[in-house]
Amino acid sequence: MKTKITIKIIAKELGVSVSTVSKALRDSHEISQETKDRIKAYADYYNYRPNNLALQLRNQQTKVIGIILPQIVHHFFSTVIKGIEHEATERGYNIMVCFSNNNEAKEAETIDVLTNGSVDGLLVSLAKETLENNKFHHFNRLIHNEIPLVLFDRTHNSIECDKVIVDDVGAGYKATKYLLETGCERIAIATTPEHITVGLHRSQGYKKALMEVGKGIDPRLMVGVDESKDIQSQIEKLFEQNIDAVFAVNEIYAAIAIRIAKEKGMRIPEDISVIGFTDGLISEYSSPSITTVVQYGYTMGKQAAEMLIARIENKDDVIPPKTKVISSNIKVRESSKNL
Amino acid sequence: MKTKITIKIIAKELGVSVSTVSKALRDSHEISQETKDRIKAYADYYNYRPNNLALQLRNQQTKVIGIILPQIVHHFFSTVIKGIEHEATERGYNIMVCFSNNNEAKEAETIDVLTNGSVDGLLVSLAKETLENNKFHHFNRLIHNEIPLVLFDRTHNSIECDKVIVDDVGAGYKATKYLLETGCERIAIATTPEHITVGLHRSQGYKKALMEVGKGIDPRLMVGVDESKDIQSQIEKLFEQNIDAVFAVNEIYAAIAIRIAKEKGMRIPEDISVIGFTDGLISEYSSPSITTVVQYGYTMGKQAAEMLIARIENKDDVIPPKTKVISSNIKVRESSKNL
DNA sequence: TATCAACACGAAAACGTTTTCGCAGCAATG
DNA sequence: CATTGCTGCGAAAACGTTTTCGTGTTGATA
Repeated sequence: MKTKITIKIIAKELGVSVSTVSKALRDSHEISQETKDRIKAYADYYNYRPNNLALQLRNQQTKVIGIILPQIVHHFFSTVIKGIEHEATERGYNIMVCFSNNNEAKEAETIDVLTNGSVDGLLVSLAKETLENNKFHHFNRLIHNEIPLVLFDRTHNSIECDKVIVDDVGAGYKATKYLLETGCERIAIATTPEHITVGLHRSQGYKKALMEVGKGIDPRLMVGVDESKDIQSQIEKLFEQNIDAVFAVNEIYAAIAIRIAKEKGMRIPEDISVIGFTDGLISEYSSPSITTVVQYGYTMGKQAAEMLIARIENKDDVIPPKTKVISSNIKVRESSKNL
Repeated sequence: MKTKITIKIIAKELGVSVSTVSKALRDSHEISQETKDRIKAYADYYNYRPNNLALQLRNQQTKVIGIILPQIVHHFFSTVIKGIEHEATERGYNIMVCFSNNNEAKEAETIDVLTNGSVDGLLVSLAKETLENNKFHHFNRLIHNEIPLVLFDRTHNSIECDKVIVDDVGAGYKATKYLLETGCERIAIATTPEHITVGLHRSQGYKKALMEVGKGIDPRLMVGVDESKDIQSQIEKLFEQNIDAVFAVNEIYAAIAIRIAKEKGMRIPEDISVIGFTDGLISEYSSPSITTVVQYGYTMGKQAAEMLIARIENKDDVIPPKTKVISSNIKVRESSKNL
């Protein structure tokens, strides 16, 4: 790398002091117009740009937001990043993206590295392992050190900080209710094991909707998919019951349900309705296209960034942690009946 | 934010000099065991961590790789990021992700900001606008300043730097050849306008395969989809011809082709074969699942990162720019006949 | 002519590190 | 006793900025 031009170099070349150059470039009144012109011309000619590191060290701020995600190859997180980036750029921040790979140790280490001066604040969606182990040591230290932190999507109550979450119970409720209203009677659900909060909450919404109309909960209509085993055969079990709808807590389970229905010669949506989750591309482009609960990843990212930047820029104020809830809506497509 | 503990503070508290503390923490032989123990104990107790900014300024390196993408909500780029991140983490680097939104001005500005000390090198996939306008000023300045740069996926010949690309011509050829070998006679192609290089190259491969078996190129079997208009109706035109296969240069065009075929009552793959591009989720989970040319986004990211880090860590060596070509393979699924 | 403000600039500290060099104290050697 | 060498530590520079404070020169005013 060629040595970049610095204030020092300009000063030496022009026979003035470093401070004069700095002031001239910032158009200080302390410097005569003549000197300013001379310095600016020189700086322009050599395309001078102040060194970020030096500024960051001096100002004790980086204008960088750290993001820690469980994974990225996931349409939802991509949209979240997009939302964060948009807000961040608008407010003059850059983003630094890291992945925990759902691994608690890597999550902790990443936090450690980033918070030693590399970022002004952190946006985190918790690693699966962290949630399973219920260990939040690394986050509590963050909070103790008063480093701005906003949790989104995968959060946990015992961490006291700002949060942005989707109303998963409400979303599960909406989805189930929609199926009921379009005439479905025996609604199965393909969900996750209980320690995955999102799946748990969506199931709770499902149960709530069923109870409300006086239907009982039939455990044979529920499966908590263990992704370490074959997914299709687990969901297939639901079809042994006499069902006319499947509520899948994510897009992939929905696509698999459709495949199974087709294989069994069932017509969609006449014989069976399928509703999925997230606004990924699968739902939109598969045929039949899949009715889904759309998740506003972009909105979530944008709001999380907004909250974080507010914290960063008002560090002295003591404001109790807030939680923002993003609600979701049903996007009706071909895999379900219309109202 | 609580004031973090620094070497200075430790020095003052323990009544030694700053240099002694620094040396003690790095286990220098110049410091007596006794003093070292005292300092280390104190540092441990207060959980001392060196400040990254200070280190970066001093060492004139950030251990950060900048990535500039045209967009992110795209399965392929997600996998590329994943690949980059993996290699980077392994080599002790962090990644800073930015988006050009396919906008030349934003691309240029981002480059400007990042290269003023924020990153050690840059990984870029060119913005659409930059390619259309053929303006590479900002990149030439980068090269002139000898800032490590690797271009991937969307590149251009007139920028002289390391590159990682996929063999699009070869991929288009393979796909077409595969269709021919499974007995297809009249193969249509849904591609992009010519200024999108990837589409252009894949079309070239398509033509090459057809020529090789003595078939002519029928322009009625080709459409360069203009995404600003309705996509489906453009692809539908192909079906006015008597075709028995569609080669789509991306996953979405493939999904749309399947939808059209279904609407027309054609059986897949008996009446018509469809082959797509990229290894996104749509192809895998739609039914029928779509045969695709899989693109190794992860590999591409990993190799690009590898090349960049090599440049960063051997700045003095003058090595001529290299181009790595990632080849792709056909992943046969349900939308095409078997060999 | 002495005083004072205004003007134009420079010196130095600060941000948090690492590293080179110098030096004091002490023991060993001749 | 004088020299040498070693041990253990501190001062200071360096990375590139910004900002506070000080200072010399000029011109105007009393």
